Amino acid sequence: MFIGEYKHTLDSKGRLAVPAKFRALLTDGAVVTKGLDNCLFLYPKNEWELLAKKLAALPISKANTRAFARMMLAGASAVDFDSQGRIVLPEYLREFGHLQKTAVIAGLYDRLEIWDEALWQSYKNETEQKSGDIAEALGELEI
Amino acid sequence: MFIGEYKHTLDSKGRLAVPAKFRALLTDGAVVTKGLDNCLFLYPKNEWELLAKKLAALPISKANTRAFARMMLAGASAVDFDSQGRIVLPEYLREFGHLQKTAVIAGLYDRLEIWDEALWQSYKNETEQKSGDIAEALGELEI
DNA sequence: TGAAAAGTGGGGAATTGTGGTGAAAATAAG
DNA sequence: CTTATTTTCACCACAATTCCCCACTTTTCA
Repeated sequence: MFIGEYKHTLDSKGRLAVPAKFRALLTDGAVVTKGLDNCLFLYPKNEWELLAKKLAALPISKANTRAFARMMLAGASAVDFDSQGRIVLPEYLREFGHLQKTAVIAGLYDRLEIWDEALWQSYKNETEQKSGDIAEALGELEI
Repeated sequence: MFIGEYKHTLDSKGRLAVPAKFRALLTDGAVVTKGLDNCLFLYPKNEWELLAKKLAALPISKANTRAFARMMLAGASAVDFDSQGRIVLPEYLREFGHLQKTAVIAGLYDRLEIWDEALWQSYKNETEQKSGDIAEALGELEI
């Protein structure tokens, strides 16, 4: 499972090294998608397949499920590793994530998240401030 | 399966390069037709066969399913690839899609969608606005 | 402290995307 | 029916991008 937080640089070609610890879990391929809060999600391919099937099965007749499927599927990208363990993030995903030079790669159990470092910092500050409130909200989840 | 977003140019003869990643899935032929929201749908031939059967089976009694089936069936056109991996979009489909110089080709699992770039942008802006509800939508899918 | 592994950068070959030209086919005109 | 004109298609050539490999630096771990 994916755990931990790593700081890596995005080079001029849009390449990003995936932390070596994670690579073993991604040998069957990986898919990057638009995530929440302006970060990117990276799933192992088989995990992604499950999600994609659900998306593809949504009724094409309804405007908002159609829109949703478009954002998630067209917003995704299958990524390959080069011999150095790097992936290439397509231009439209770098834009979506506001990614500059430095990125943070965070392990979230079944997926990785890719953040621009600045956004990650401010997000952390914000939420650590509020963590008291958040804890209460978690009460609803019976945790 | 088709995923991702690609920006390609439509030349003066109505030719459009299909992203190389997708060509392997279309070696048995492809069919383009009128899609929803002013884009074109491109299906692998076998997928198209399935869809066409379903369309033909729609209740002929209902005015709007009839109209929908007519649009997709009558609007369809088989396309071939030239040696550079391009297809020719017939004039009536280019017109239907309001296609100008630049087109976006989006992968939606079992089909490709072909959009005029400007329309794609405004569609995305529109829906990404709303998809702050994206999280809730995820909930509905139990993801 | 030394060796191995991980991360970063860059150069060059191969692939992909784009534009164009000329032959063949289809259509229209004489 | 022949000829002229337009359209379509196959092929060629260039430009841009991507990918693959090599080299260097930094970090990790014994």
